[in-house]
Amino acid sequence: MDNPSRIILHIDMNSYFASVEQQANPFLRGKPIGITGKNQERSVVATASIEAKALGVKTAMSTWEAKKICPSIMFWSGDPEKYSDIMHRFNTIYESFTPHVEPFSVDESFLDITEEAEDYFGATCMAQAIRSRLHEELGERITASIGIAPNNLMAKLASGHVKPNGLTVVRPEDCLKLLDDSELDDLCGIGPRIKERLHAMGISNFKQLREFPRENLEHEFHSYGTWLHEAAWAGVRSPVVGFSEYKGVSQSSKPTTGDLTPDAKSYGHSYTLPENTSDACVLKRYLFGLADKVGWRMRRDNVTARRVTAFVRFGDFSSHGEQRTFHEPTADGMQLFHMAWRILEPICLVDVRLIGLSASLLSHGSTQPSLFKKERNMTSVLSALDELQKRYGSGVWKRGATLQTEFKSRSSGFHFDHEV
DNA sequence: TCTGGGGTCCTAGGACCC
DNA sequence: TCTGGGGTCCTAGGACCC
Repeated sequence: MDNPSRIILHIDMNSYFASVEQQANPFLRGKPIGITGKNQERSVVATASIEAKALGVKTAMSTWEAKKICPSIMFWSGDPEKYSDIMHRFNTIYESFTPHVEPFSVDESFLDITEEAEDYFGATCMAQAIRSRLHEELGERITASIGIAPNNLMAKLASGHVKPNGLTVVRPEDCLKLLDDSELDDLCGIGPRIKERLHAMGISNFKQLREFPRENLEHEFHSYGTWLHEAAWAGVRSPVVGFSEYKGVSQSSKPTTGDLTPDAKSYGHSYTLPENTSDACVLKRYLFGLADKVGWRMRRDNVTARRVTAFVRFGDFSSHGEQRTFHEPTADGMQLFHMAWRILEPICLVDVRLIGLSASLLSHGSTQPSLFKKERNMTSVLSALDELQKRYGSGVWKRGATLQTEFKSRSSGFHFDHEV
């Protein structure tokens, strides 16, 4: 058996974004609300409040559909930075219980409490203590579902078993039963495509997956087939790891004290336009704004990127994206923009719905000072603006070129310069 | 007048170098 | 004239997660 002594706790905040807003704003409490992107009319529900879920609203449902199902729903544009800040607060709480904290997403963490809890009774007591601390420090609206199991994969499956505010304990001998009571896509790592392919192979539950020859799974899914086989056995036969560990994104080997944010692999932003457009000037303006946001986050984290990926989604929901790698790394929004526009410009940009870019191949440290005075000047201007942004928050400054009025006054053609 | 926005990793083919 | 192998980088595309 896979290290049977491990005890993993998975904590998943319930309706997290919505709960945060309801905690902050008493007017929203007890009401069906949906947290959305910026353009509420063209967005989806990122998180539905517990009240909205009870009325049939589901995550990722379009706002249009949510409104049809639940006419009283109120939409609220989300504030990712706020949610991220609060994530740090609850991870700090977890760290007062164990140093082995592995943040999994903005509202989920794994805790290895093997040493601290000793057994499953101790683990249950610890889970209840953590829940009390969350209530005390973050307010009673923010609740969590907790799963306790011998590995990450089962702990996550367990936490999803009872929502909201559930506590599910799955001892090693109960893991297979938990799997047999679950749907294939309840498991983190099996999405709709894989489920469909498994169905086509005659596999529709974990019992069938367990009994399916491992070699055949590997033939069909390569290394992922090995993982599927091990997952179906819940680590009883051979070691199994959580999907995130399998995918190599585990942070468990890294110290989690101090900086809870794992090293990012990419920084990106995208934006669904208020209405589809074929106007290159409009697209350029949005792209520049997005590039600036990416650049700002990278400079804040002292990283530079060598690769830029630019992408668009068209009105028919087809999309196009390309990436390009550059010799000189950068964290300057202007350069990121130019790289991204070089990628998009040759494409027939007609009826564009969404535009975005992402920067990757990151390295730590800022770029070398430029040999050119103009660029050095620009670097110092950016530093000053970054300082302003740190002090007064995002949106304290904008490039002239990203302002709509600029475009109206420059109808003869689009023009960027280095003034801000 | 349907479908956001932030990420992660894997696979596979081609180019290129030694 | 035949045909290598290993390694790395780049790019596209397809999955998955929240």
